Amino acid sequence: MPPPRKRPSAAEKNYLLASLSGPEYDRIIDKLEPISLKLGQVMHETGDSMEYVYFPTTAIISLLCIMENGATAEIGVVGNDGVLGIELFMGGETTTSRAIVQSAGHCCRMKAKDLKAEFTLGGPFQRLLLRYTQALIAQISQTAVCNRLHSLEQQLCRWLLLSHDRLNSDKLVMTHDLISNMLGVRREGVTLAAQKLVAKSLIKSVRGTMTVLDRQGLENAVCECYEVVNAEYNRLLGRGISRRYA
Amino acid sequence: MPPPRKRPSAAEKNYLLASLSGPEYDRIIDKLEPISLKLGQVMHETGDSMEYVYFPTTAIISLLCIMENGATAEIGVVGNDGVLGIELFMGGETTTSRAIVQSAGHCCRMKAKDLKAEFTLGGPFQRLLLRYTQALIAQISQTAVCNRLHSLEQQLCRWLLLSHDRLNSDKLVMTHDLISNMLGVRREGVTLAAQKLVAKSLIKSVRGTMTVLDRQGLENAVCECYEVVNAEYNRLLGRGISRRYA
DNA sequence: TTCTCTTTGTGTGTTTCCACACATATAAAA
DNA sequence: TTTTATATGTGTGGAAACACACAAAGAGAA
Repeated sequence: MPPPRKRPSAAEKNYLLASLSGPEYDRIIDKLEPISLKLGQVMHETGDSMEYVYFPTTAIISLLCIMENGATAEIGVVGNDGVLGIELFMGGETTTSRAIVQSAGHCCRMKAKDLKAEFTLGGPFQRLLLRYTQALIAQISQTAVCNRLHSLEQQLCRWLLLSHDRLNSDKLVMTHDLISNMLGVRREGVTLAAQKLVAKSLIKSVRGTMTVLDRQGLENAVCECYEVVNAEYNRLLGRGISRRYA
Repeated sequence: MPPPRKRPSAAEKNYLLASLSGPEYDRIIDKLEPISLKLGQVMHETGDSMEYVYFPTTAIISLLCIMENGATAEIGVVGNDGVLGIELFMGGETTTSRAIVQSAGHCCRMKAKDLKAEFTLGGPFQRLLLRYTQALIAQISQTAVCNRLHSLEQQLCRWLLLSHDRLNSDKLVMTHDLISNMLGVRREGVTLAAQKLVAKSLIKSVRGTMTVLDRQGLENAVCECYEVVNAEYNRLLGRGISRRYA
């Protein structure tokens, strides 16, 4: 009787990988390769096709749309809840967005060819990836609505909570300028909104880092968009990303 | 030798159905049922699961997100370029959005069970639906960015062009109030924006209808978002929705 | 015609965010 | 330490869209 296969703990930190089992799990784990990602690293530009898909374990990756004049806005975020590179199994090969590392950390990557081969088998992995894609659609949709209807302060809360959910720390290494690129607003606007949250003792904001002081307070201040997306991830993937579900 | 199968002309008006061929085409066509949709008809509410998927031929369907306070905003639109009900093959069964008929017309519907059976075969139809889903993601993403970065006047242009592309007529039956629900703004805002377009002789706006007078002018006035989405549909589905590609 | 309902037009004042300019503070490098 | 680069704070003025209130103009029904 062979010894039980040791499940590599790194891959387990990604919820999609963690929900695999059986021979499918064995096949996929064999194809994974750990890799570190640096803050600001560009995973792909608009129109690039990728050689790998990435399953973040501790890194966070932002999906951004870039306008002709250089303005940017985030449409979604991928952390240990998901996978970067859905366009590879959706058939389009490329996307209209840029993917950039928002928080340095680790991930597992897998060759595009291997992913497609496994996807084509049509098993649980395919169904998992498709349900994840639907969850991502929900996130992008809610971002669209939130951009239209909610205040910058509310959106900053949402962005902080999204990041907090995908990190082990309360300390987010992130400048106001970077956040402004994600939210598609001016840097000064982020400074003002952050000051309001500081005044309410929800966060601390010092040069280059923002620290979550009162998570419950942030959840009270955020718009409903945050919870809508969490509930949908929970429903589709059996587990929310919010720390409240952890 | 049997007579060649007559291809029903109605189904051909939907680009997805029109791109099918061979035995797959025969199987799918057999499962389709024509149906008329009325303006304002709700196809599904948030969280509803549907019995059918719908391939519009002349109707246009809006996908809306609804907030707790009743505010609404459109995240995407489905016309003869696509299909309503991706959640059925993506595996989630339901979505966080409401689908409502924005322009009365016809479509072909197919039982969810039949669609899933065909999708599970993993053939060209599956690949087509997944590529369509990716195109829809591009549309939703661009809506998110457009909501953040562009003026109401530009967004109204975009909305008019999106509708114009999916209709045979230059006359759009649509009140300012309805458009304001789609764009997630006030009715007065739409009136003001429409007046600016009227002043430029791009459209005519009279009680309950807006008429496109100068399509090229609208294309000059619209933000880049319109073309980005068109190009992506063209790339993924072999054909843009814009009348310019027709 | 007259009445009623819906749709559109308009005005006032407020809020939010933008654009630009520049001062200050912190961290790291020389 | 001094210098330099980066990050944040602040002020003024402007533009866009909001909230609310109400007037005017179709369109259809009685």
